[in-house]
Amino acid sequence: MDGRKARGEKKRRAIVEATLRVIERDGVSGVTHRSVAREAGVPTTAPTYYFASLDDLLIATLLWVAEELCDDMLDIIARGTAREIASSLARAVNENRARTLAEYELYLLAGRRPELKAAARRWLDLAVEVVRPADPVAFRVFLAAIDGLLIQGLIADVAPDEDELEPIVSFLICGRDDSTPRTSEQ
Amino acid sequence: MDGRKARGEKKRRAIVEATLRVIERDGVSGVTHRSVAREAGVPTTAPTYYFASLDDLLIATLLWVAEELCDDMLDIIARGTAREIASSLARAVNENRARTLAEYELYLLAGRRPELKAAARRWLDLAVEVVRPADPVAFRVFLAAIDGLLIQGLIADVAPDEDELEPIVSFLICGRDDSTPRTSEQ
DNA sequence: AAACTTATGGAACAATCGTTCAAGTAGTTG
DNA sequence: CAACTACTTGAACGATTGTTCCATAAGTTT
Repeated sequence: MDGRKARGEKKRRAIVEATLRVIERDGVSGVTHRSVAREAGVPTTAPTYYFASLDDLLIATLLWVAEELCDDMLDIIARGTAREIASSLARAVNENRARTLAEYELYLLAGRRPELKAAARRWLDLAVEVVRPADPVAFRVFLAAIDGLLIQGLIADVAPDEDELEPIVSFLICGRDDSTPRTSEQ
Repeated sequence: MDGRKARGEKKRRAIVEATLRVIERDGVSGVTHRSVAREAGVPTTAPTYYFASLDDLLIATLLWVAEELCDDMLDIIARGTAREIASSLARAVNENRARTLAEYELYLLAGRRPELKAAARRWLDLAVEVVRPADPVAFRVFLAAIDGLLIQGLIADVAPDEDELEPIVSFLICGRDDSTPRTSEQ
């Protein structure tokens, strides 16, 4: 094994992580070779060495973020109680506000690059696969509402907290008569 | 009245409309004084004359889009049947895809400028005011789901059509037991 | 018509951009 | 140690950027 390549891969990932921090702070429009290099503490030409173009760097960042998003979302959606889901959503629009904003900016990036769509909506596909919803329509509403609550939480005057979101999530999970199970098993 | 100012206002609006077209075509990142001027058919310095900065131009565009969005959304939400709402959503992610994408990019802009939040979520506030929902939680889910369906429709492999969205909208309006009225009047 | 205000638009500035290049270091393999 | 490969890095290029400046045209008021 080549120790040089190992360090190279580490640096490559460091550059991607720095890119995400730049997006969190200044938005996608703030991403330049130089701003990323400065954030990562590497010379200006390092991003160009590891990525063919600025576009490739953004794409790599989106793919990485999408992967992390899947991990976070899935065990929450599949196994969480209403309160846990509400708490997680509240954190996304408060403590992790910058991160959530960055995720949606990258999300929209996929709207203009067909080849990125699959990565951007992977957590949606995975959610369906994991939960195996008894009522596909209700579950689709559930997933859509999560995106809507998050994006609306980002432009709220004061972002909603756990207590405000809990009844909404409850409604989504149980429906208004509590009669329909969310998954087909159990 | 000053005919010069009248023509000035007209030109100002033409520049804003050109900006929106640029965003639809190339995204917010494609907006520069020169690209907007070219699109509007005015000299390079015209946008600078009418707007203090590029930022101000984007803000003016967001405010204008937000206003139009209110008109479109409201009579659909307040008075439309499930099929009509589904049809409208389908149009937003198909024929009007570019426009919808532009709207969400501007939407996220508001996420980074507190002073723009009110404009970006104005249609949400208006919707609540117009519909006067009997069940506020259910209505909030309804509004969140609209945003979620649209944004997810933008990154779908093939955007959903009216027939695909109709049962989902139906579910949102009526609930799964059709027993809860959407508005308190009637 | 003179004085004044507003709109117009080309030229040009410094700054920043993405990217290329070439010279150099360091680690690996023969 | 020699040959090779991978990484490092500063300098620099041309292009584009936001914005300023200024001379001029057009419209309004006196």
